[in-house]
Amino acid sequence: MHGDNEELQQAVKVYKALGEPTRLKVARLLTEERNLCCSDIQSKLESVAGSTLSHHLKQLTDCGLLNLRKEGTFIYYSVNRDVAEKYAPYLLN
Amino acid sequence: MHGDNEELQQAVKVYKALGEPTRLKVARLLTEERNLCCSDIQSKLESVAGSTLSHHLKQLTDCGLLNLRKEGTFIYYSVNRDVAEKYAPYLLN
DNA sequence: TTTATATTTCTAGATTTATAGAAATAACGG
DNA sequence: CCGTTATTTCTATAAATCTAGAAATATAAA
Repeated sequence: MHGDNEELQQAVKVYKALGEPTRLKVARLLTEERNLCCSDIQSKLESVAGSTLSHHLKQLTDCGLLNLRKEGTFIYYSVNRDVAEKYAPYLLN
Repeated sequence: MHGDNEELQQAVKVYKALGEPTRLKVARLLTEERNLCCSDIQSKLESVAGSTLSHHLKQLTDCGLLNLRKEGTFIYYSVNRDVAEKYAPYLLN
């Protein structure tokens, strides 16, 4: 089946995204508090460069785990609950 | 909290283990069919060296996702349902 | 004991990933 | 327009990961 394979590929992406400490922390942060922007997140973590965080957020967004909303120069992130529910409801606890 | 941090570390390990196509396939295989041994699994995948599969199985076992049972020279693997349920119930669908 | 089979460990090469500084882009306020 | 702030892209480097062949280990069977 085609759909099954695509789903498997998304699952791999989601789990790969979550299989890194900083990204998992970011995902957890965003389940507790919605609509944080990049610099909010950065200030809640210890010593992560903005460019590094940007890459992590891109990975979390590309796999569908995070939604973003642009507002001026800010980008607010929040967890896509459907995707989290499907692959890793652990995040929502 | 100490326990929370350990749990987070296990979560990272589990997701890292699942964030690779071959390992995710192995995990899915083992939810459908319990008690497959290394060579059974190898024959159900296309072209994976035994040594490679061994490393993948080690990762899946180390994070707690797989249980193993030795029987002679064979090692039978099965999914640890508690761990799967906690972090990635998607596997059990 | 010898042989065969199942699996792991060792080793090494190729690829991917994480990281951050610097430069670039985008949008706001004065 | 200019300066400031938020974020991304570019670039490079160091570290981790995937892969598989070869050798080693373990168990069973002849």
